[in-house]
Amino acid sequence: MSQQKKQQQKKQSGQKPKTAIVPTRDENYAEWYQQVVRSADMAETSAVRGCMVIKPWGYAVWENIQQGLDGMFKATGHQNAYFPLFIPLSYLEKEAKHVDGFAKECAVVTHHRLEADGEGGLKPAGELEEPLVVRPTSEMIIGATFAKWIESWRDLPLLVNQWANVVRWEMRTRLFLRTAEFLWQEGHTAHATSEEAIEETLQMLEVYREFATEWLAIPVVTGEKTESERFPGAVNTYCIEGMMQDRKALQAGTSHFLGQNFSKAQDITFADQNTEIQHAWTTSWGVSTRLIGGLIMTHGDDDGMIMPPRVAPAHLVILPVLHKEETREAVLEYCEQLVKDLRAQSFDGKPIRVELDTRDLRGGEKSWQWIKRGIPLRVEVGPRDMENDAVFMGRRDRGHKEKTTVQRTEFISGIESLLTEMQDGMLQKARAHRDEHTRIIDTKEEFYAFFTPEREGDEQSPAPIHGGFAMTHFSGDEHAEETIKKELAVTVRCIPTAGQGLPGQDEPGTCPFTGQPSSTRVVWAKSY
RNA sequence: CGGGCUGUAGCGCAGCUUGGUAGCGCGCUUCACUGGGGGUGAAGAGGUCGCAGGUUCAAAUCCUGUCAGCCCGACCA
Repeated sequence: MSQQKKQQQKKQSGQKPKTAIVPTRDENYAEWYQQVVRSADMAETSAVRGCMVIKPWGYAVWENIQQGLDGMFKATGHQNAYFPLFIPLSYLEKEAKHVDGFAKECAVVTHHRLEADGEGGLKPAGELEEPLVVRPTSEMIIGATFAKWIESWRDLPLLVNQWANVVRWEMRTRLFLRTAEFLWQEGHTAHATSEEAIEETLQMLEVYREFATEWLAIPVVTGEKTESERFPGAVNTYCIEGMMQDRKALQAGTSHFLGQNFSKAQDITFADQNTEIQHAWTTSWGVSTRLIGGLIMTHGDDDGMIMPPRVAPAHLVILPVLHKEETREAVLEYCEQLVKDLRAQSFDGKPIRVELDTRDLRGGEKSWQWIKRGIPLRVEVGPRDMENDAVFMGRRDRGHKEKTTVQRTEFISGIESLLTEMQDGMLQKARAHRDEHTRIIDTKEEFYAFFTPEREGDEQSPAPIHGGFAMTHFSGDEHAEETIKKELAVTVRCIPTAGQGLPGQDEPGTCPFTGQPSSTRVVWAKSY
């Protein structure tokens, strides 16, 4: 088809500009998300139900997340260690609420060997005396280990983290957001006093808030979970909640004050200064590969992924224009020098990450691949630019046609501030979106209207994006919470920490659902 | 785990009702022409129709089972 015909067709079929991702966010958000994951080359489904393959471009994001968080954990005095994948069944039985929470989604290993079944296949043999559970989380096995490590008040606090995979046999899975196996970190600490453990819990919550905001450019609300949303076995669960572009909430990290529940179940005791035996106070906290899903849903647009520079696998790609044989070598040489010069610059205290894409592909196609992957900057260098000692640059946070010529030296020296500007811009944009859809609500009617779509959806055209964060007073009545969950699929995402600048948060008032007095507003939303 | 839908080439799909051993678009390979935003033309490669049974002379097509994916529900830190 000729260019002209194509143009014509576009005009006839209309109005709607061509996007790299079909459908667009407005048309079908859930489908858009899946297409972005695929088009950005971040992950794919595997032969194993509910499990994903994380591809290099997606895994590199995880590595950057790991690196950033790990530094923050170390800076707050934690050390990494590794605990077994398998947990004896009997360990899991020790904390009643904990079992209730996880029993329905555990993978269980019952055999340790395979043997021929006589029909050309294999069957499990060598039944284990005690089944092993593949860890859905490690409180029990780490607790059992802590019990051995801790004897005296001098052994406290004990501050440990592990980077690991966990398995939860989920019935409904979505790449990055909820998979049967996922990667995460889980911090586990033990303290001599309740106060100290609570302080630790809140400190790590703050680490998560800072990381989400400063690194991922995802603005989050911090707060405490209501009882119905609490981690099984915890005394208090705190969380960070982000708002995605479809205005649903994503729980992006949790930090739990476990009281003495787990230390009693696992007998984590120490002799205090008065030689009295006491149970330790423990905490646990974690974030997972779900953060990558959060990145996509916070920043992606109808042309694909947009990577915040601080966690982007690469900051920029250089696309040499290599059409004419005569100039080919000179252009390549010029590009290679540019790569060197850029790598000598730094952003975020580390060398600039540069890709030079010399693949023999047509320019437009190559360019679009990088757009879909969300690389912050695309730089084209051809004979013309070389002559002018300049580069032709496109930013992922601007329209794909909006490109500018920049002098080479200026580009190199300005790269750090440019990336910083983009990182800041992404946070501001996400924050503006969240604030725009955060509403103070004081009546039940208004609340129901807020969370009711204009029309019902079906598979072809889902209900339009609606709702957001509703800030209402709440008396904490569990029955009212349950009813709202049933009728609207809306839950209390958290009771926000004071002083976050959330609208109307800290004035006392009346709960619109029960008429009871309430001291603070809570955040309601639909959630992932 | 319940209800619905879907599995046909790398991706997206048609064919299935009315059985007769596969087709389209994109992508891929090669060549030529092109070339600063998803090219043009020509010639090719690629599929035991998710898997396993059954019915039949004959199954992508009909039946049963099973696995996987999507949506809704239940469930879920």
